[in-house]
Amino acid sequence: MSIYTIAQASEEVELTPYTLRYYEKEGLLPNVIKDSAGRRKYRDDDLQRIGFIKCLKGTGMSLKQIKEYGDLYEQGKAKFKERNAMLEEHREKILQEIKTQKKYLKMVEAKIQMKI
Amino acid sequence: MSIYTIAQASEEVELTPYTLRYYEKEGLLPNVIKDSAGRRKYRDDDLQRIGFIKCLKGTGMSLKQIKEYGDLYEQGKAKFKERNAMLEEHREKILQEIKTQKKYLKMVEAKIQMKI
DNA sequence: CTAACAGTTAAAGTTAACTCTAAGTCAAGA
DNA sequence: TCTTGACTTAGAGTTAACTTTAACTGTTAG
Repeated sequence: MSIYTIAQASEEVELTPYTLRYYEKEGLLPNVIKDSAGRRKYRDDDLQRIGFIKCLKGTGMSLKQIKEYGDLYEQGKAKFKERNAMLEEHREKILQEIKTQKKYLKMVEAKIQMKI
Repeated sequence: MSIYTIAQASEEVELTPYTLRYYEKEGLLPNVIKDSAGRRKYRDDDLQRIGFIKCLKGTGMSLKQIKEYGDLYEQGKAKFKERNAMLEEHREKILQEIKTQKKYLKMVEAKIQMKI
């Protein structure tokens, strides 16, 4: 399938229809089209975009920053440098976060081993 | 030093005095004592507890669950099993989260490499 | 033809986790 | 003694990210 209703898209990306509409209202999904009755139609492009939004959000980027990134993305190769700079900075943040998670994992494991 | 004012503890654990009072109000720090003038005095025990709270919180546990854990902790070895079960479950969550972070890291890196 | 259904909008409500304000207390230094 | 500064409390305010409500509309099955 390559055209989805909001219910189908919701199922596909594991976000509620409320959330999808909310993301759109916040400007994160500028390319979702509507049919003659005003109903949203999601295409594969849209689902991929949502997938990347989930990736950025899941690694701690705020919706506000995700929107900034998306806005740069919309401006095409003119803003390629800025856009990639954002991603590279974010990459560092993720690496740091993984380190922190590993440290915390060790703390939790130590506590489990304590047996007191 | 082994006794800290709220300002010193705040500095030590990198949380604002507001947050420390808030955690206490929420029951996460049941053992903080006060001097004759009613001012909080943090001991090393308290700082360690805050350190572990930061660990749990930093790995996605809600303050509500952290309080549950702390409440079990207060009940000593009677609740050892339950307490450790919580930690073991949380350990799995952290492991899963690290996996997810690594997957997302790859996605971001792929996007960086795209050069479009 | 009509009832049920899946969608629409604008706007209000919710939740977690702080963060700040206002009014007050207490101890220490000039 | 007076003032300054670091604390105290209860309670209000903030922010992000949803989540729900109310009122409405267009599509589809009987």
